[in-house]
Amino acid sequence: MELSTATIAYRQLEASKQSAILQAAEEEFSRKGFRAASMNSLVQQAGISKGSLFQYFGSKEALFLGLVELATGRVRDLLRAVRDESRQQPLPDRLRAILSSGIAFVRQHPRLARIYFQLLQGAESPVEREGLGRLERRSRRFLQRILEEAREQGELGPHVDCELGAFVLNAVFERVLRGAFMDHLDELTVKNGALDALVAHLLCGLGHPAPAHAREEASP
Amino acid sequence: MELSTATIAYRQLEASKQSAILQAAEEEFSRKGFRAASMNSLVQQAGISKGSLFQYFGSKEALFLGLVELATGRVRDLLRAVRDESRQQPLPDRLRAILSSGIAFVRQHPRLARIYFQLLQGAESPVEREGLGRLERRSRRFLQRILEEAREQGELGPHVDCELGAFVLNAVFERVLRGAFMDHLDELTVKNGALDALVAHLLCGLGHPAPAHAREEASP
DNA sequence: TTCAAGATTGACCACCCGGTCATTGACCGG
DNA sequence: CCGGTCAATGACCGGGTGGTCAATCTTGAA
Repeated sequence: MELSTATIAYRQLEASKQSAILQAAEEEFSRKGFRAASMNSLVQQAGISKGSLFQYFGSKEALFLGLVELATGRVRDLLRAVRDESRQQPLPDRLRAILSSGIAFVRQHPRLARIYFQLLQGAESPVEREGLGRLERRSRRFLQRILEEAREQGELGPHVDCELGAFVLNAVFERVLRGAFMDHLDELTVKNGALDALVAHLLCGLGHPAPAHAREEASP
Repeated sequence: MELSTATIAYRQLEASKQSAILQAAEEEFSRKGFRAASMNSLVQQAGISKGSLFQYFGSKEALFLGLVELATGRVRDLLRAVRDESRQQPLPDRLRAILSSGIAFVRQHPRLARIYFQLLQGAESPVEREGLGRLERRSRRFLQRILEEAREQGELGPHVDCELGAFVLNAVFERVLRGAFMDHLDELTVKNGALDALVAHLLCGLGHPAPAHAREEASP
């Protein structure tokens, strides 16, 4: 992983120091958010001097963006892996797989997740906004493609609006992940049975009769 | 509206000065977030001196919490009004009414909305976290009650999980409102037709066949 | 008209911020 | 052992912070 916002000096650093810096940045930014994070605390945690840090990343913003770059890269890799692994599975299983691997990621990288969720509304700078918007669009396109594949397989009716479906799925998944990562209010996401029920609900909605069209497929 | 975090001095102030302070606070906090908001800029906008402000609210936090208190009060009033007004309408209409009045609120009070969304993940202090959690739980219970009423009316199958449904609705509504309030990415929420499609989608899900039970109601 | 009581003010405080740069000292070819 | 190189350092800078308080102004009863 090459961080585009780092200087050459950083890239020539030994790996252990690089990771020490990134780890400290993760910790500091996730705990306090971008604005409140302190470069002074950060260098103390990283065990280097302030002067050095500014040799590696030209500014606070550059360091933060590097971190975001790293996090989004990992998420992208994860999503691709899940997509490929579950390619042959029926839609409900795929959705469950995506969701539970998302939960696993959030549990495994709580600090990166916190940064992401912070970013989600932080809106502190236009740069952040834009990056976030791009990320959301990508996530939605990803889900949309999953739905379209299911539609081609005949698992969904031919008239289902996959774009709208992806919007809804994205909103709900995002909320579930936020619940999984925050300490409070995530009763719904813990148990596997709950996950099944959620996926079923997303597939069938509130069980309201379908509106005329979009209802001829049948599955065993 | 009595703000519990204000001092007696504030409560004895003439209404115009009170509202000037609240307006300036709204502006400042919404534009910069809690931590980055500056009390210096704030008093300048409000047209009073810093000393006075600290006589009215003992600290930055007290002022902020007062603002949140005010905003959540307004939201509560709005939701109650919509609930009562739409009591006799069928479920799809009720959902659409809730959603579109939410959108109207967000458009009318963009600064309060921004503070809310900021709070949604800000998580800066435990106090904020707790207040936010309470608000979300209330919103979900509100939606749950709407769904249960619809179930009693026979508009939903008797086995529909209203708690889960409320969770999903809440997540999607929240996302739609965020889209409506942010400048970017809200293509889906602008047109009324899009709202209809969204509600239909939430009612019917992805049109997947229902899982065995929960499927005997029929409507003309 | 006087003057005490309370409201209002803004200069001031200690502190912390992101960022800089002269100094330091470890390393190395000769 | 030297002198040169260059990464690492942390004292320092201008500026902004939330919060305080002695001084000033306003008010209204005597």
